[in-house]
Amino acid sequence: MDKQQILSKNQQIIFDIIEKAKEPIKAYSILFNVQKKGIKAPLQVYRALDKLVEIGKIHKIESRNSFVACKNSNCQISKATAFSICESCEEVSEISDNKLSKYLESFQNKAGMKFKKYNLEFFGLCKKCSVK
Amino acid sequence: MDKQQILSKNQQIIFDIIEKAKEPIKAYSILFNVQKKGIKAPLQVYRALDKLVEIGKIHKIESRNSFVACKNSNCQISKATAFSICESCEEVSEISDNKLSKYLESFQNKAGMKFKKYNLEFFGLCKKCSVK
DNA sequence: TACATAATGTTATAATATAACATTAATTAA
DNA sequence: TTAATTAATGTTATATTATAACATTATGTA
Repeated sequence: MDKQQILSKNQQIIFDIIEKAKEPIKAYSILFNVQKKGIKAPLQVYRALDKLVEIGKIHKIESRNSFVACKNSNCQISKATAFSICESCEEVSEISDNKLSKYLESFQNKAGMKFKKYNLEFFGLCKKCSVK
Repeated sequence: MDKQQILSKNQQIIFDIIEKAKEPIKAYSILFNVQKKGIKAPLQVYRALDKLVEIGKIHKIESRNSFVACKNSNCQISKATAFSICESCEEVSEISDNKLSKYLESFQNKAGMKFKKYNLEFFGLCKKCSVK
């Protein structure tokens, strides 16, 4: 059983938006969505985002500057993330492939660097878009 | 033998800066560096960067919004990039590991998406920083 | 309680990136 | 070798993404 993180007010509001979005969402789009709830400033959003990323509830899609909820049901693997990104429709999905993560977690490079974390982004065309 | 790309004036100027830098360099830092050479506007830099990324002469470190010259001597694998990033000193190096790239190139996810490209960023402490 | 740590609120501003339009250079096809 | 096409450049303005700095309030812990 993993430690259930209790979110603060702003963190919860912002997490809910991201989770409902079902697609990557950008910080300023989140800001727009939460203005009716009293969150007015970018920094309030970014602070919540930072925390949510830190505890693994959401991930940042670096190549898109956008955020998605973690789909690996409750697991805290914010340290090992992999995504597939459709370059046509921009659909993003989190990859959870045990072999892949094992392989990458154990990867050691020649410089002897010890890794704590990785992020992998695959690009291509999703099924729908590759038919078009 | 791979096709030798001839760079335009701006592309060459900007590529030279990045190659000399030996560490990731940001777009506006490049801009500052090339102002004496007549390149005055961000867009001039970004356009050259886009092209250089496209032809694989440089890569973008997405998590850092910075750019490095490709170290895989002349090869055009801008489609398959992997880096190790030290979270302390921010040293970045390009990983060229045949096994790793073969593994990732052949990776197929469950949704049957066909990948054309990937980018992998490992994070940790480099040798120097892990001693401190 | 009191001390420490985390979260919030707010204003201003920094850093990163692109839109839109005009012009010039290089390539290619007739 | 000209005309047509495509690639690159120049320029101004502006959009987008992200953080600094400082004051305050809430929460957790000794």
